[in-house]
Amino acid sequence: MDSTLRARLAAAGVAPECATTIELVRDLLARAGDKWTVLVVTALADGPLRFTALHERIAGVSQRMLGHTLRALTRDGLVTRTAHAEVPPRVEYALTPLGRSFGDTVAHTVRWVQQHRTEILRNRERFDGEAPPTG
Amino acid sequence: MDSTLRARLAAAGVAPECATTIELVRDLLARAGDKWTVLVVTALADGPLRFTALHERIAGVSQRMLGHTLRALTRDGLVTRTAHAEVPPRVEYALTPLGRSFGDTVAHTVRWVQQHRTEILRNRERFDGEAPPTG
DNA sequence: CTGAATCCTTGTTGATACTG
DNA sequence: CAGTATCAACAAGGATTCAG
Repeated sequence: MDSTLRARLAAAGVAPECATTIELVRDLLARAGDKWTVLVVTALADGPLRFTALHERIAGVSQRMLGHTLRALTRDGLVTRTAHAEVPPRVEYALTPLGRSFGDTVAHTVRWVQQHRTEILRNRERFDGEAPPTG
Repeated sequence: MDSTLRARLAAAGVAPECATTIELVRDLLARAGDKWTVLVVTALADGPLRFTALHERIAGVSQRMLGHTLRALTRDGLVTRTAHAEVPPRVEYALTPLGRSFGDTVAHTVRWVQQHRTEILRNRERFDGEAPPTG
C-alpha cells in the first residue's frame, strides 16, 4: 500500500487508524472514479450477470479491464463471483448488500453532478476562455 | 475530452446529453479520487488559505501537484483564486459555494467508507488469503 | 511568494494472444 | 466461456530548475 503516505500523515500527527481511513477513502473514491467501476455496478444493479453479458452490455471495455474491475470489486466484497462447475464454464457476478450500498452512495454523487452539470460546464468554458492565452 | 467514450456510448444508443453527464460524473469522481483533491478541499473548508499555507498544511504534496490540483478545482469553479497585486505576491484560495457543496457530497462518501471500513478490510484479507496462490 | 517548464520514473490502460 | 500473460502506449506524479 502507500506506506509513504502513512508515514507522512504520521509525521503530520495523524492517528494511524485515521491515516488508514484516509487511504481507504481515497482508494474507494479512486475506484469509483475509474473508467469502468460505475458502469459495472450500474449494470449489476438490475441483477446478476455473466462475464460475457457484462462484456456485451458495457460498450468499449476490454476483457482485461473488465476482469480487473470485477476482481477489485470482488476483493472488497462489493461483488460476489459464483463459478458453476459446468462445461462450458459459467460464472455469475452479483452485487452484495455492501456493493448495493456503495452504489447508492455513488448515485448520490452522480445526482450532485447532474444537478450542477450546467454550472460546472459553464465555469470551465469561462475559465478556458480567459486563461489559455499564456501571456 | 474523451470523444472515444462518447462515440462508444452513442453507438450503444445513449443520448449525447446523458453521455456528457457520464463523462462529467467520471471526471468529478476521478478528481475526488485523485491524490490531493480531498485534502485540499478539506484544508480549505476552514477558510481561505494562501498557496504556501496549503503547501505546508498538506504534508507531502509537491508544488507542481498542488498547482495542478488548485488549477483544476478553480477551472470547475469549486475554488476561487484571488491574486493580490502586491510585492511579494499574495494569492488566496477559497472554496466557492459550489465547492462547499461538492465537499459535502464527498464527505457523504467518506462517512460511508468510515462506516464500512472494517468490513472492507476484512473482505480484502479474506480474499487475499484465499486467492493469491495462483494454482 | 507563486507557480510554470522540464525531465524522469512509475502506474494505468488497452490490444493481442494464449490457457483451462 | 472466462479469464490470465505479455507488451506497448500513455498519463500521472514528483524533483528540480527557472521566471514574474
